[in-house]
Amino acid sequence: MYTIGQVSEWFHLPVSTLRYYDKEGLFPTMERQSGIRKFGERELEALRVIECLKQSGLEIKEIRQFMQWCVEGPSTYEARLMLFEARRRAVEDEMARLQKTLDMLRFKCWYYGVAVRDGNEDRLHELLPDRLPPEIQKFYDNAHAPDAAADREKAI
Amino acid sequence: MYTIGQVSEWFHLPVSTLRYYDKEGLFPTMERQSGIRKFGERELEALRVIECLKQSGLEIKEIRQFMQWCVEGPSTYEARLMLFEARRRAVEDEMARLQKTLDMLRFKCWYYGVAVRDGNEDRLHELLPDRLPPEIQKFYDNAHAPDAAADREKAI
DNA sequence: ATAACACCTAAACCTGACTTTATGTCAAGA
DNA sequence: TCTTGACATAAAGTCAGGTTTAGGTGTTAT
Repeated sequence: MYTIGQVSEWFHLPVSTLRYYDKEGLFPTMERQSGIRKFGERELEALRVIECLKQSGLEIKEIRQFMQWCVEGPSTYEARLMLFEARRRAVEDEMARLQKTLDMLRFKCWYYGVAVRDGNEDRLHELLPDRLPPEIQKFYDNAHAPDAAADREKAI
Repeated sequence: MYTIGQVSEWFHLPVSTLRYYDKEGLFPTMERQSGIRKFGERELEALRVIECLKQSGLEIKEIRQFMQWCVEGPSTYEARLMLFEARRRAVEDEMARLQKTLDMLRFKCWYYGVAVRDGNEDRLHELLPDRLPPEIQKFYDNAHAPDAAADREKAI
């Protein structure tokens, strides 16, 4: 059993944040000894899951819902599974979007690399948008392609 | 030259957001015809870059700085290059973090898949933390590994 | 000519996720 | 004893990134 200060150090989270999470109901079964929070293994794993769910784009109140399901027992396994599957899809989508972002950034790095060497953008403007070096063209194309969300919208 | 309404539709951005971006100085050279904004190719490319820089984690005021550099001309090529290179590194780091998140989510999906089938977590608790199926073990290990930031911190 | 739109501004408002402040309790060391 | 440090609470404050509201202009369709 650990104090809030120890947990704060291990997880690199301010004490105030841990108290805030507690107030928001993210540790529904945490114990206290004469008013003082006692973090156990359950709470440490909760923190790992909180980090993961936050990174996956979930809001605090939705994480509270998940923690509540954990308290309610086996009847909520299916809801929890569906939550994690939805999050997995969300993160996969997000990574695809980031890949597109990365292609734009790589294109811009190449572009300004040339601009710095040339001292102007004249040659670059002659190359755009479809006389680019092949290894750069694909960054440009991917970065300027309409995104998947727009495609889905049209498909409906 | 396009109106704010057209651009709003093409980019799936509320008109209010486009006006907000303008107020924040993200279109420093946008023209007006009797008070009405005229979006040209320059502004459309700006919007693509804004989307990219936002996704890469930049704040609005830093994007304004970039747009200002674009107005200032060739003397800022190097600054712009350095900005894009820093963003590329940031997005690469973010993708690594998301990969870890994804491994946690895959582990949890597997975990609750088993829990749903078994109706309990008994068998799962016997398998944890190191008697997991090999293809799952690697998700668990990666998801529970200390992150790169913590590693760097220790290395200093 | 009047209603419906699309545009405009300034300023107030909203949300989520913290953080800070003010105040207090309690145990250990000088 | 007294002060230092870690813990506690409630309530107010902060910040980014918009969104909404209130009030106005200008052009087009009926």
